[in-house]
Amino acid sequence: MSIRDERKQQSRQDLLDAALHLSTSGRSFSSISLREVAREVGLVPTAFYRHFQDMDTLGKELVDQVSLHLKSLIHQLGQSYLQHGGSTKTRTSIELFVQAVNHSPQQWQFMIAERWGGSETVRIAIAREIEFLIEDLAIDLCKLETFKHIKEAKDLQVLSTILINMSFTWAMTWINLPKQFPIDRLLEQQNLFIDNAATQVRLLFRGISNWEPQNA
Amino acid sequence: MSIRDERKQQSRQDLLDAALHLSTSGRSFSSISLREVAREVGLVPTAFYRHFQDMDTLGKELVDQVSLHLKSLIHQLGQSYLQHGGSTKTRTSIELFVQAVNHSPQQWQFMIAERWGGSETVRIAIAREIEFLIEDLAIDLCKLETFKHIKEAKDLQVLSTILINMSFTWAMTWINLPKQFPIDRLLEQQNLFIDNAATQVRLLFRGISNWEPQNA
DNA sequence: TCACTGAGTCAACACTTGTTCACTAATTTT
DNA sequence: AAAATTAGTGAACAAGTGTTGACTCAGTGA
Repeated sequence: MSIRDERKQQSRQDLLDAALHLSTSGRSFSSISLREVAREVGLVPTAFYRHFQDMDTLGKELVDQVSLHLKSLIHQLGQSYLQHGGSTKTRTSIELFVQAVNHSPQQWQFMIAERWGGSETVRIAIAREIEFLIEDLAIDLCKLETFKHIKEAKDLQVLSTILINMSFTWAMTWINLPKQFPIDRLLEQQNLFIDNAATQVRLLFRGISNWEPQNA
Repeated sequence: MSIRDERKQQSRQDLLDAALHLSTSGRSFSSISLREVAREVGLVPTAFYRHFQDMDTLGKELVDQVSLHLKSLIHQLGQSYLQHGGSTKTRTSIELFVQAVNHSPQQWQFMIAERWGGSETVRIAIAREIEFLIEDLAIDLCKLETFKHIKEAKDLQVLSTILINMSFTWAMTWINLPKQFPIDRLLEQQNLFIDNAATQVRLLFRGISNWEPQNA
């Protein structure tokens, strides 16, 4: 790649990063302006147009990047679960999950907040990506011993849907804990939350193991 | 109440309604302006200040009203379930739920979208109200036969949390169906969704009935 | 009846926004 | 070495924003 293309790619990525950063600092994507994003990376507003047609186009691209990141993260999570032969304690799994959230909080926050956010383009793009995420997870779940007795692919799809949706709520709740409690009560509250989430998973998996296929 | 106070109350409510309407027409609360809200009800921008200090104050008030509405709606839902002696089919329950969502889609949409939205004031207010919602539902659940064997109040709280969070996702998915599918495929997709949600509930309740209290 | 309160109006302000156009100057291509 | 390409600049635009202050005049209370 030529020097010029390299620099262009850099600026382009800077713009995407700035947009992600701005829309996860207590504001929403639809309320940040083209000029703000350009200013954040030290560019003049007009330079923005050399990279994206408008903010919606930038948003669509951002969704793609974030989705790719989260997809690999979730897959990785499933692998490390599989690696321990599915004998992993429920609490440990949740701890692994919040660790993954801690690793890239902005990506989670963007995906979840903008799922029902103010930009239609972004909403549609996210809906699409979440469907893929659910499909991917369903495929991963297939390989687990725990779910071998489930024959209908549809039932696995349902389970995958629940897990994705619940994990989104968990991620957001987790990310908001530091903003909700003072530092001296944070650790206590974080432990409380992990217990809570673990109970939710246990409840769900107890339903799975007593599952009989087909319902009228 | 005097004629003057009555008219003031009317304008005030009009502003709240306009804000709710605008922030559920494909945009978000944080991206609508004070002037837009005033314009929508046929008032000059400066008149806004006779009723609210700023948009955040309006937002906080809106959360209060919407929460009150949803609270009674959810309670009503629980009552009609209790009335049928808990023998109601799962699918019927979901149908009752989507009916409730259809009754006031904007209130659901506002609450759910702005939960992780761009206004911190609104976010905090909603978080508070959701906690109350969860508590209230937990109290209602206590009275149901199905959960009589659960001793720990904490476990009921967890179940209530799951139900509220899942129902929020259902509501939003349901509301978005008409925008996602053409009219001739809508009914089919709606039925598919209800089946899906019903399966989720069955899965959850199968977990409940096989629940043993206390976990290390 | 009459002074007074206060919801709504009007004009003006300083500022931010998206988008245009002609430009510079460094890199590529010929 | 000359010509062509193209990120990034700078000035200017029409339009929208929140907020101010002084105003009107219908409804209120003495």
